Order: sequence, then C-alpha cells, then structure tokens
Amino acid sequence: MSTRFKVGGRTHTIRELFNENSELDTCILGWIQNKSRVGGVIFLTIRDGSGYIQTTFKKDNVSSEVFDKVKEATVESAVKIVGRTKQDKRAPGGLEIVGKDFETIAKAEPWPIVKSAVKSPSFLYDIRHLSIRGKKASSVIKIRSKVIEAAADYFFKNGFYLISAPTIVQSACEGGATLFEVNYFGEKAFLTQSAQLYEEAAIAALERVWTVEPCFRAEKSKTSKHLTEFWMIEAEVAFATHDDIMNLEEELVVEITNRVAQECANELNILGRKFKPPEPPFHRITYDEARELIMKKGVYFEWGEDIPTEGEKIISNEFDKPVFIKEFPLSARSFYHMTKPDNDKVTLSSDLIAPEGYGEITTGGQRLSDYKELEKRVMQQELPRESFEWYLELRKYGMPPHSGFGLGVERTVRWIAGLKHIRAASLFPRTLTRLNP
RNA sequence: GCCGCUGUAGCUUAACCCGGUAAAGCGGCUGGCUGUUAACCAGUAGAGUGGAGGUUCAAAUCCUCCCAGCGGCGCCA
Repeated sequence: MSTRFKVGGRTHTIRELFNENSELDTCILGWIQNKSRVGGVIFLTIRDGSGYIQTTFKKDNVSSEVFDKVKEATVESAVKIVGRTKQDKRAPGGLEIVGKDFETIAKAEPWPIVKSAVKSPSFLYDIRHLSIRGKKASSVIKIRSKVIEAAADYFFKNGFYLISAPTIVQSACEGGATLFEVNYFGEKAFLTQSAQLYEEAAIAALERVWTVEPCFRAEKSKTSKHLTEFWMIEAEVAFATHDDIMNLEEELVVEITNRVAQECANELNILGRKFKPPEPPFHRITYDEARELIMKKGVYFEWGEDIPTEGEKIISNEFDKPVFIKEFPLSARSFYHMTKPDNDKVTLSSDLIAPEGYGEITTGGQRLSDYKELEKRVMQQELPRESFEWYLELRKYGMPPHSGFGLGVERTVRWIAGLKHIRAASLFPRTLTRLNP
C-alpha cells in the first residue's frame, strides 16, 4: 500500500509492521479474524488487506472501559486498534500488538462460519460473500491478482497494447449452441465467448495486442474445470506463426509462475501448495503422438475427435511441466484455424496442458488470413454469414499471417494454487447450478 | 443430456439397512479461567428430519413424484 494513501487514522498496514524490526506505536484498522479469552487476557487476530497480526489486551494494562469494549467485540467486526508492537515468541509470526485502546467501527453479528463449515463446500459457496474472508479463499484471490499483474507486466514489456473488446456481440466465435442469449433492444445478441475476432481487427492498427476479459459459455458442463463465466487473457500478434505464438505462451507462463512463486510464497503456503515454476523449454508433441500415447494406456478415441478428459489427464500426468499438444485435426477445431501447407486436415494450433492432472490452460494457433479460404469455411460450417462479414472483410485489406492464443485465468490459478475445483479460483463463481451470490 | 450419491438444530454428523414418535460436537447465550493459536471447564436454549402424496395402529426410517446440491462422464476452454 502506498504511504501517501492513508485512511481512517491508520498509521501502518499489518505488512508494514512485520517489515519494521523495532517496536513502535501504531494504529491499525481491520477485522477480528479470531478471538479467544483466557481470564484477564484477550487475544484478537486482526486481519487487514495486507496480512494478519495478533493483538493482546490485558486487564491489568488497560482501563476497565477499554477491556469491556474488547470483551464485547465479536468476530468479523471492523475495528481500530491502538497499541505498541512487541516481539513475542508465543505470537504467530513472532510479533504482536500490545493493545492500549480499542474501538469497534462496525459490529458483526455471530459469524456463521465455524470450523465444521469447512467440510461443506455448498454451504461455503451459498455464503461466498462472507466466506471469501477466509485465509484460504482470500489467498487464492491474491494469487489470481498476481497472475494478471504478471501477465500485464510481461505484455507491456514486450510492446503489446491492451485493448478491450465488446462483451455483447452478434457473432459466435466458437460453436453457436453454447452462447448466452441477451435481448438487445428487441434484437438477438449474445455474451461473448472470446475477444479473438476483435483482436484480429486490432492488430492491423497496433500489431501486438492483448486483453483480459470475461468470457461466457452456456455449456452444460458439470466438471471441476468449467465455469460459465471465466476470464481469459488473450493475445494476437501480426506476422507471427504458430511456432512464434507457442514461444510467446511459454515465456508468459514462465513469467507468471515465477512471479507467483516469488511474490505469493505466503499465500501458497497458506494453501499448503508446494509449487515449483516450470523451466523452459516446454515439451511439444503432436496430436498424433498424444493419441498414440493415450491409446497405449488403454483409452481409445477416433482420429479427428477432440481428446477425451481421461486422455488429457494421461498427457497431463505424463510430463513434469506444461506440454503443448499441437496440430489438432480441423474437425476438432473452430472455423478460423489455418491448416498445414501440406495437409488440409490438420491445423496449426495447439493446447497447452498443465501438469499434475490439471489439464488444458491455453489454446492458440495461426488464423486463416486468406479471404477465399475463410469464406469457404464459413459456408461449410453454415455460420450466419452476415454476422461474420466484417471479420471476412479484414482479409481484403492487407491481412498478413497472424497468430494468437487465449489463456484461461481461473484454470491457470487452479493449477498454480493446486485447487481441486475451478470455482475456488473465482471470487463469485458462476457454474451450472450457481448464480447467487 | 447421461450415470451415481446426498438432503436431519446456524454448521458437521448420529438414528435409516432390521418403522415405535430425534442424539451429539461445534457455534449461540450465562458464568469461570492472565498466553490463546480449531483453547479449556460448568450450565443453558435451539430441530420434528428438503417438499407433496402414499403404505401402516405408528414414518427421519418403506414406496412414488418433485425440488435442491454434490461427484463424475459427455460436450467444451
């Protein structure tokens, strides 16, 4: 937190107190995370946005008026604490505040989350607006923030412009059946599945663009890796080949994972996650090689089909760091993918598979830049041509070869933080069965 | 869309198979305790078992339908 941005009479954030070595007078603001009383001593664990610190109030050291105020205080009340820091081996982290004055700023009713509640995911998600205050839940959100921060730093360092694409759209990017429909002044519109098509338009102006935006998929997928609303980091680069874009993805993932490992060590620790950032280069295998490997392990699927969940898990567990599966069959991909020069059944595209069974985190590839070929695809797949007219027209006005990718933010967070279910990576997850809170 | 599982106090669970009118821990409240980390000790209030219907002298328990959630598959990112 900036030292120039102080609120409510606070002199330090909790993190700042831990960074100071000397004992000092302080006033902090925060919430009571935990409270326990042993006769004449009351222990409060105070939480602010930067961390946690224990505060002790002793009956002998403060006025009875202050002691009574502390005694009355309830867990999760917002409070102001005045005191002096003191090193003490008995305190978590070795530092505590010896309380002198106390004030409840906003009182909390009895807190509904008791220790037995941690066993009940559906209860915790029913009261997600409260349960996000928990140590684990908030650590995940801090990690997610760092993932996006690291991505932004990487892109800006490399000459990318941040753009924002519309989220209300007329045309589908992927399959048409999985769109959320919205009523746009009596006209049928949809929530976007991807910013990609708009990024392709932007590269002729800006050459390298990136975006981080919500995507919506109305798939009735009831799995631990699907959200109906999720955030995607997408980039598109003019003149880039499919190989170039895999290099970019690899550098980005290395940057993100290193930054999280270094700067969120505490959060990973709270989650009990031992995470080692992957070393480049990542493995790159073809769809055919992946299929052979999967079938050798007893899972059969036809050439041309998308890799089934079980197969993806096999690949994910086979390597100790992320692996690209490249050259997917056209039949398993969207209409805009470029095919290999010597084989029009195979696309220049790839998925990046995270290790440890976490699975796919990105999809990328080279886009069709030729007008006639793209027009043919639109016809073949019976897409509503009117909606794609502008996208086709880009190919009439100097569209060079270009490539791009999308990285699922929550999937990446799920992998790095070691989460069982993707909904934990979202502040307020939207799934097949959850629209509230 | 398919398969499987679950639904009992604010939360977690017991009683369900082999029907006899709900038991406990946590949390709450009251009191005690000068080093708690998911504290401890004593006392106390709190549910009629997701909903509707059926079988029965009797249903949390058996049957039917509905609703909600969970786990997985498919589809997909």
